[in-house]
Amino acid sequence: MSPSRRLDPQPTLATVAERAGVSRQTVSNALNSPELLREDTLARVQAVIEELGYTPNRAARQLRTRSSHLIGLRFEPAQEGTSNALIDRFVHTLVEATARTGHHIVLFSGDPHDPLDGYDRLLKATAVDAFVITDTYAGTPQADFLRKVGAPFVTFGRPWDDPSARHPWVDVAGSKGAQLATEHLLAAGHQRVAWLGWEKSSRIGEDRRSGWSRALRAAGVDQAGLGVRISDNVDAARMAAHAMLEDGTVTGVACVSDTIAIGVLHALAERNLRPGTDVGVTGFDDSLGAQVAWPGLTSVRQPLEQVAIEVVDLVHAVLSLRAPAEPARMLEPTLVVRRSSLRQD
Amino acid sequence: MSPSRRLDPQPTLATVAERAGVSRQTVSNALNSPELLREDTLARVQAVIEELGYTPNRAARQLRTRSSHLIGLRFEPAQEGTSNALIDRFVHTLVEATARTGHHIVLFSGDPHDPLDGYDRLLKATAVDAFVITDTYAGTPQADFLRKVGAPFVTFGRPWDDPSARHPWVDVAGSKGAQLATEHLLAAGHQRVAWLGWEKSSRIGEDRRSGWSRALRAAGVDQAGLGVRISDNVDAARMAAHAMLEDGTVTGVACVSDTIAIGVLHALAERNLRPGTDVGVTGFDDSLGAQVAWPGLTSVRQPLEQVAIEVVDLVHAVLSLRAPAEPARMLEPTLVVRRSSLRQD
DNA sequence: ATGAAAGCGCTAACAA
DNA sequence: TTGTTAGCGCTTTCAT
Repeated sequence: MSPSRRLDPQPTLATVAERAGVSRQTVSNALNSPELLREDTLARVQAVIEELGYTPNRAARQLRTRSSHLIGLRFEPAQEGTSNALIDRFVHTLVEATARTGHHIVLFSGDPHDPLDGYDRLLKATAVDAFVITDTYAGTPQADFLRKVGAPFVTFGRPWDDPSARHPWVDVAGSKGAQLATEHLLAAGHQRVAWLGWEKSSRIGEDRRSGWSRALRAAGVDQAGLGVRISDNVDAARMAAHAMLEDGTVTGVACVSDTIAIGVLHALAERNLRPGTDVGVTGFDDSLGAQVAWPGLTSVRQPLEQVAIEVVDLVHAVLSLRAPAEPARMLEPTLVVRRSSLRQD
Repeated sequence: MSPSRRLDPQPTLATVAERAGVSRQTVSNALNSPELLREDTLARVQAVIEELGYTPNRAARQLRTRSSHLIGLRFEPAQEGTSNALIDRFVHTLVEATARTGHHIVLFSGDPHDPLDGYDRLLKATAVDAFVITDTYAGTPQADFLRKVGAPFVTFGRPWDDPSARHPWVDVAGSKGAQLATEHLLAAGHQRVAWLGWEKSSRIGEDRRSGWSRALRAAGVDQAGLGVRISDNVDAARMAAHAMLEDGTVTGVACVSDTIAIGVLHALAERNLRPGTDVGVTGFDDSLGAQVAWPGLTSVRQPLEQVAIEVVDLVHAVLSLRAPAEPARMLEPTLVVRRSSLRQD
C-alpha cells in the first residue's frame, strides 16, 4: 500500500455556487445568514450542498473570521499513582458539551514545572479561541497571565488566591460535600467522626475540611484530635488510620479523597474491623476506585457533566462578548452511598 | 470587567519583513527553509522574530499548505463504571509525543452507536491531517471507512477482522501478557491456575486467554474446567470466583482485566482466604484500581508511552508520504508484581 | 435578494 | 540568495 492521501478535492463554495447557478456570496449566506435568501434560492443551494456533501473549509473560515472554534485545554502527562481520573471524566463530558456548538477541544502539554507553559504558543498562533483551565489547586497564575494578554478563558475551579477575581469560573462546593459525608456518618450513629485530609497548603483540602468541621460543630461534637492532615497516598492513609483507630473511640472517618479512604479500608482489613459496621468510611470524587473497593466505598460525587455544560456556556458567553448572566457558578456535590458507611444487619 | 478579547494584533509576516528590511518570502524561508538564507540575513530575521514574538498564523498556513497539524481522536463519553482509564493514560502520553513535532490532538465525539460518526465531518472540513483510532475491540469499520476516503490514520490495536489489512497499527501482545501472568503464578507454586476472561466475542479477550492456555500447556497442566468467560464487572467476577474456589483445588486465578481481578479479591475476602498466600491473583492493565486494591494487585502493564511514540512516528510517516519501515508494530507488556500473587512467609 | 471586489496571512512557483 | 506574483477558500463591504 502506498501511504494514503485524500485524492478527490473537497468541493468549495465556488463549486456549490456554480452548480446552483448563484454567486459564491449567496452560498455563504445560505450557510451563515439563511434568512437573507429567498426561500426557493435557499432550497436550491441547500440541495446542492447536500448533494456534494459540501462542508466549509475551516482554515479559510478561520483566516477570515479569526475564530478557530477550537478551545485549548492543557493536559498534564500521566502521572504514576496520581489519579487524573477526575479531569479525565471532565474532559469526556466537555467534549460532548462543546460538540453541540461546533467547537472542539485541543489538547496541549507544557512543562510540568511551569504552569504557564504552552498557552502562549497557541495564543500567538491564533490557534484557539479560548482556554479552559482545570488545574487551579495551586492558585491561578494562568488566569492572571491570560487576563493580562486579553485571552478569553474559563476556569473549572474558583480563584482561591484572589476572591475578587472577575473572570468566569465554575466550581463545586467541596465543603458542602464533606459536610454531607460527615452528616451521613453522624446519622449512622457514629459519634466521633474523624477527618483525614490533605496538607494545609491545599486550598481545596482546607475547604473540604471546613465542611466536616461545620457538621461536627452543628452536632456538638468536640473536634479535638480528630482532624489529621497527610499526603494523598494509600499508605500514608493506612498508617494514619491505624494511629487514629488505636483507642477504639473513633468509629467514623470522612476522607478528603478516595485514595485516602481506600487506605483507611486497608487499615480496617488489617485490624479485622468491618467497614460500615465497625467503622464508617467516606471518600471523595466517586472514582472508579470507590466503585470497585471492597465492600464499596461511599463517596462524594461532583456533578462533572453539569460543570462541563456550564463551562461551555461561559466560554460561549465570553466569545460572543456578551457578559454572562452569572460569571461565577458554584455547583453542589452529592453523596453516593455504598457499604463502607452502612451497618450490616 | 468587560469580556476580554485579544486587543493588540499579532505581528504578521509582513510586519517582520518590513522591520527586517527583507521581503515576506524571505521571512517565510527563515521559518521553513533556513538553509536557503545567507547567515547574516537569517540572523537578522530571527532577531526581529524574537523581538516581536512573532508566531505564524496557523489558519493562513493551513489554508496554504492544506495541513492543520491537528490529529483527530474520537473520545467516547464517560461511561459509568466502565473504565476508560487505559485510553485516558494513552491520550496523556499521546499529547506529549505529538507536542515535540508541533502537532496537536483534537478531541471529537460521535454517536456511541455509530463507530463512524464524527470522522466524516472533520475530514470534509479539512480540519485534521490524520486520525488516531483506539477503539478497535469490535473490529475496525473506521479503518475501512478512512481507507476508502483516502484519509491518513493509525490505529492502536491490530486489525482483528482482517489480518491482511495493510494500514499502520501499533498493538500490545495481550497473549504474551497473560502468559507472563500465568507463568508467574505457576512459578509461585500454584498448580491449577484458572482463567477468568471476557465473553468469547471479544477478540482481545480470546487473545489474552490464548496466552494463559499456552502457559498451562507448557507446564503440562490440564485446562479442563479452568477457563471461564464472564462480562467485565466486579460482581460477575466475584460470583464466578466463588464457584471456582468451591472445591479448593484452584489456587491461582489469572484475569483478563483488573476489574475482574478485583472481583476475585472481593470473593477471597468473603471466604477469608489470603490473596497471594492462599490464592494468587493477577489482573490486566495496571490500572489505578490495581494499585490501590488491597493488598496490591499484580497486573500486566501495557507500555503505553512507547505505544504513543510509535503511533506518532507512524502518523508522521504516513503524512510525509514516506512508507514506514514497519507499518505493523507489536509491543510487549510487562508484569507488575504486587502482593496478590506473593506468598507471605 | 443577489453579486462583485477585496483581502485575511501565508507559501508555491517563478523571476531576478 | 532574495524578491515578485498569485492564490488557497472564505466572509465583509458595498453596489446593484
